Amino acid sequence: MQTVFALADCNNFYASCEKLFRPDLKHVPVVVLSNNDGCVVARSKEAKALGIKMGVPLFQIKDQIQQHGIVCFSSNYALYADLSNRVMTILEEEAPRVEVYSIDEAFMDLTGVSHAVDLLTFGQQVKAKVDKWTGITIGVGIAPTKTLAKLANHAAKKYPATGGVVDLMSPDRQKRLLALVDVGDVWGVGRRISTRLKEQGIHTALDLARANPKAIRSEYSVVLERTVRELNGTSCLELETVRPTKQQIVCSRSFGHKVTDKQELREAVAKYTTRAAEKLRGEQRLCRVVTVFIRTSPFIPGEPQCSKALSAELPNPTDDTRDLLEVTNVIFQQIYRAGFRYAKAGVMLADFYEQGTFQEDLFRPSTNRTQSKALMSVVDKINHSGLGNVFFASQGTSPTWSMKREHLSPAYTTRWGDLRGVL
DNA sequence: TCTGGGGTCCTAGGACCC
DNA sequence: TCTGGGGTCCTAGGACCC
Repeated sequence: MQTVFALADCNNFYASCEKLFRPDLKHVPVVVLSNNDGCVVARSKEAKALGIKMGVPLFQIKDQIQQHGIVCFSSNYALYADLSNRVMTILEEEAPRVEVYSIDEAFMDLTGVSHAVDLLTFGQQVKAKVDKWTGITIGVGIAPTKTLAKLANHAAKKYPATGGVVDLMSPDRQKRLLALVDVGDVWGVGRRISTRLKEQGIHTALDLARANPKAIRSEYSVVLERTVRELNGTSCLELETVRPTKQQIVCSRSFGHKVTDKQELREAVAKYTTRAAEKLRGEQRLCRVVTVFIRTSPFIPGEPQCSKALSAELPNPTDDTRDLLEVTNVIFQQIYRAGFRYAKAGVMLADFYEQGTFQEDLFRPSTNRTQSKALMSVVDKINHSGLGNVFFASQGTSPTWSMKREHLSPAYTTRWGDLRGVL
């Protein structure tokens, strides 16, 4: 049977989330900023129309913000995650198999659906339901491969006449669309590869579809070869409904201001270690390899640069925050150099194990702390409850290095948000 | 003054083994 | 002085994604 994929993708997701709770901003240009209010990561359609580019640093558009009354929001991931869950739940009700691909998009398996209902109608129904129940607008692209579904979705957004839903099952329509799409807009073709392809005379998605897959494989990679096949309607990428367990956990942040004090930097590393350990327990894994990195900002001309990273292997895998804090502190002491203005630090965890599946080091008997599991689980529970915050002394109590979030919206959908709404 | 964070996959090359 | 071939594992780096 011919496979059928749909890609549902929320329009201007973060900006739409913010607007949902601010009807007064309905027709106002809105942008959402990255952590530290550094650059623009989402734009409402009014902001796009003003020519605000994705990824542009905030300070470069200060004048435009003033002039056009653009409203800025710091990113509020708790809010976006909550609304995302609501959208995904609806998609899961509509299709037998769904792959949540990112916070704002999901692939759906529609194989077999066309026997019951016309695919275009189906897409329109899903779109209407999400709109009605969440207030979020989605675009839907339907095609025989994931790469073509992406392209169909792209068209659904670009051409308003489609009503936000495009059925790209017919090879004829595929060809017509591919001819209109820049090769750089194809899923899996980034800036580097797009430049190389164009030098070779491959400018549109159709040009790429007509390239020789074998030649593409030898000149580029097996990944791009799959893209070529997918553009021709041969499905190479499966729907992945079960989220693969993580291979790596990274916690890193740029600081709100440059950090020169050793103690401050150490506290930041401790904080990221704690966050990483929480994520690790959320994955129900133990980890053995820990990396710490610290670095200055490469963006400041003439700034003395320092970028250090170091990994360490634990004798036995662990998920205990205290074990990890001990290691990251030792690493930090080794890589720290005085006399620099640090801009960013991070902690990475790798080499994961399931409980009970690893070989303990014979000569270094388990250092497992008593009651480790119970303690960590209580800490996580308190911190997730929204009722309070328990933390480790090494994190410090008054972080001066923490994120800049000057335009944060209230937590509309979580418990304190509800309360704040009442007050 | 001010430039995000968190991931994945693939490949090449070196170390090491038999 | 001559000096193979094949395999695995690991790591670093490059490219991509949202």
